[in-house]
Amino acid sequence: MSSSIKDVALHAGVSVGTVSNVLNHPSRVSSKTVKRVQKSINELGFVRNDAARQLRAGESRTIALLVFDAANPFFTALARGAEDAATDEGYSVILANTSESQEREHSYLDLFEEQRVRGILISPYGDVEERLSALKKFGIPSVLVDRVSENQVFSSVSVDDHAGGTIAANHLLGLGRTRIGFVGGPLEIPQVADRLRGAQDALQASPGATLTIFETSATTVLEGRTAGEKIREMSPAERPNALFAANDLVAIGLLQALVATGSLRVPDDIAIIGYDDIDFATSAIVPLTSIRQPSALMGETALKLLREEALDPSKKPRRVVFQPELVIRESA
Amino acid sequence: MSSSIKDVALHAGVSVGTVSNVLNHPSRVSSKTVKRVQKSINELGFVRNDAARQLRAGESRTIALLVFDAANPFFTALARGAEDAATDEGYSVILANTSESQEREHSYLDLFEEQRVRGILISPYGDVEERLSALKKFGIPSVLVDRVSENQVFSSVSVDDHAGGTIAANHLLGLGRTRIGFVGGPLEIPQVADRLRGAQDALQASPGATLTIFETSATTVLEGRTAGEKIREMSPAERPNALFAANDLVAIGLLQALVATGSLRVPDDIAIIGYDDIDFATSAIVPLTSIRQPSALMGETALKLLREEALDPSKKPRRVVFQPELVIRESA
DNA sequence: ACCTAACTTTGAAACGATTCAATCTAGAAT
DNA sequence: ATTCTAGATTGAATCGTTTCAAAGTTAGGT
Repeated sequence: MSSSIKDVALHAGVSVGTVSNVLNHPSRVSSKTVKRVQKSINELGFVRNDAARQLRAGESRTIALLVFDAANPFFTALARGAEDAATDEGYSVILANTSESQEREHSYLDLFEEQRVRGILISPYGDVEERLSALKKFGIPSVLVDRVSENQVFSSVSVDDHAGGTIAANHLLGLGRTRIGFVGGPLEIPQVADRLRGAQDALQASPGATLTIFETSATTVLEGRTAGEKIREMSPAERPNALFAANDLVAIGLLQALVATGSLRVPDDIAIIGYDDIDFATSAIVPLTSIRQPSALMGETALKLLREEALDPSKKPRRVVFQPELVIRESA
Repeated sequence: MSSSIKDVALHAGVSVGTVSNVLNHPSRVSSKTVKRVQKSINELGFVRNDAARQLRAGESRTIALLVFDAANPFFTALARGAEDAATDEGYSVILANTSESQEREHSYLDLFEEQRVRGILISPYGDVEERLSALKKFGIPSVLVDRVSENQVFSSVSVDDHAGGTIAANHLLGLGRTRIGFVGGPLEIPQVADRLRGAQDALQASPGATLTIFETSATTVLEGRTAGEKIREMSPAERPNALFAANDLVAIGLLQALVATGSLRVPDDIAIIGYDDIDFATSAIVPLTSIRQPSALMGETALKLLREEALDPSKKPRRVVFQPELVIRESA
C-alpha cells in the first residue's frame, strides 16, 4: 500500500543508504543522484515512515502540550505561541486536552511516554510533579506553564500576578479613585491571591485609599454579576468608586450588573479593571480596561526552555516570570 | 536509559515472545508467568516503545483532529466528544490547530501521514479534498466535520442549518411575533444562508408575518451591536418585535445595543434568539434563547464514522446530518 | 506406562528507517 | 603512469516490538 525506502532505492537504482542520505543529508550525495532519487520518491508517492525513523533515531520531533481546559482563550493563545516557535525549530506540537480530569491527564502522559515525545509542555491540573520527575529520569523533559514548580525541579513560565495587581491598583489610584474594591475568589487560588496582594501593596503607598474585598466562589461571569448586584445596592458614600476584578469574566459580570440596569455609569460613577485581556474584553458593553498576559510569548518561551532541556538534560531548571501589561480601554 | 522488552525478558527469565504476549495476549500466558513478568516490568519501569510497536504492527492507535480555530467553543466541545468516544474504543486523539493557515493545514497533514495515524477528523479550512483523497488511497481515512463533502467522497458530520432556521422562526412566531428580523452575514457563508432560508420557509406558512434581513459583514459581537443600534433607532411601528441572530455572538451584540441603554426591554419589546448555544449564552445580560448544535455528539459520531472506514476502507461514505435543538431561556 | 490434546513457551524473522565503516569513484598532483 | 585525496556510494547491523511455526510441557484417558 505504501512504499518504503527500499522500493525507492530499487526504482532509482541506488542503495537504501543513498536514499536515506538524500532524505537526511543531501549534501553528502551528488546532485545528480539527489535528483534521480527525488524523482523516484515522487513517482512512487513515498512518505517516510515516522515510526521506523523514530525507532532507529531514538528521538521524536514532536512536542506535546497538555492543558486542562483547551476552551480557555488564554491557553489557545499560548498554544499558538508554542506552535509558532516549534515550527521554527522543526518540531511539531500536538495538543491534548485533559478536560479537568486527573485520570485523563495521566493517561495522556502515558501515551506521550509510549510515544517518546521529545518533551512536554504542561499546565498541570492534578498533582503530577512526581510523575513528571519519573518522565524526566526516563529522558522526557517537561516545562510547567502558568504555574511554578514547587520544588524547583522543573523549568516554568508564568506571569508575575503580584505585579499585575499592583499595576491595576495604581492605575485606579492614578484616576483619582480612593475607594477600591477587589472582586474575585476563592482566595486560595494562587493566581487570585497574588493579584490581590499586589493591589494591597500598591494601596500601602496611598494613605487615603481603602480596599474592600468582595470574595466570590469562582471567577465566572455569574459570580461577577452576583457581586455586582450587591455593590449596586450599597449607599453611594460607602460604595467603591473603582473595582479590580480578578479576571475579565468577573469584570464582565460586574458590567452586566452595574451598567445593564442603567443605574450606574462606567467609568464615571465606578471604574472597572479586569485581568487577562481576553478577546471578549474589547467588545464588552463598555470596552474593558484589563491587564494583559503575554500568552503567545509565554508559549514561545516555554518551548524554548523545553528545547534547552531536551538538548542538555543536566541543565538547571529555569524559572521565567513575565511582567503583565496594562491595556487601557474605556472602563477605567 | 529506558529498558526494552528484552531487558524485561532477561529479568523475568522468560523469552521476549512471552513478554510480548503478556502485554498483548495475556490469556495465552499462564497466570504465574504473567505475574512474574508484570513484576519485572514494574521493577524495571518498562514502558512499551510505541514506535517499534507501530512499525511492526503497521497501524497506530491515534487519531488526529485538525481544526482551523481551536479557540472556538464549538470545536472544543466537539473535540471533547471525539475524545470521549476514542477513549472507549482504545484510541487516543491528538489535536492540531491550523490557526486559519492553509500552509499549516498542509504541514500537519504531512505530519499525520508520516506518523501513519489511524485516521483524521478534519474541519477543513483550505481546499484539501484532493489531499485527503491521496491520504485515503494511502490508507488513512478522514471524516469531514461541520462541512459536507462536495463530491461525496468522504463521510461527514454536520448540522441541518435549514431546520435550525425553521425552528428559530417558528418559536418566534409561536410567541405571537410577526415582524421578524434576521441579523447575520455575510450571506455567502453556507451556514448563515441555510439558517436564513430555513427561517424564510417557516414564514411562508404564516401569512401575516414579515421577515427583514439585516446583513452584517461578519458574525461577531461588534457587528451585532452595530446592527442593533440601527434597529434601536427605527420607529416602533416599523421595528421588528423579534430578532433571529445568525449566531450567539451576534445575538450578544444585539443585546448590548438594545438592553444596555435601557431603551428597550428583551423579550417584552423585542425578542431575541441566537444560534450555537455557546457557554456564554447562559450568562448574557438577558440569558439567551438559542439553537443548540450537538457538538459533543457530533465529535462522537465523527469518530465512529472514522472507525468504520478504518475497519473497512471500501465502505461507502456516510453523511450524517444532525437536527438542532431549541433551548429556551429568557430572551425569547 | 503410553498416547493425545490442550496449553505454554520459545526464538528467529520481519517491520522501515538510519548509521557508519568499508569500498568505490574521479580527478589532481606528482 | 602512478599515487593520493576527497567525495560518493554501498550494505550490513541496528533500533524494539510483534508474530507465528515449532518445540516443550502438562494432565487426562486408556
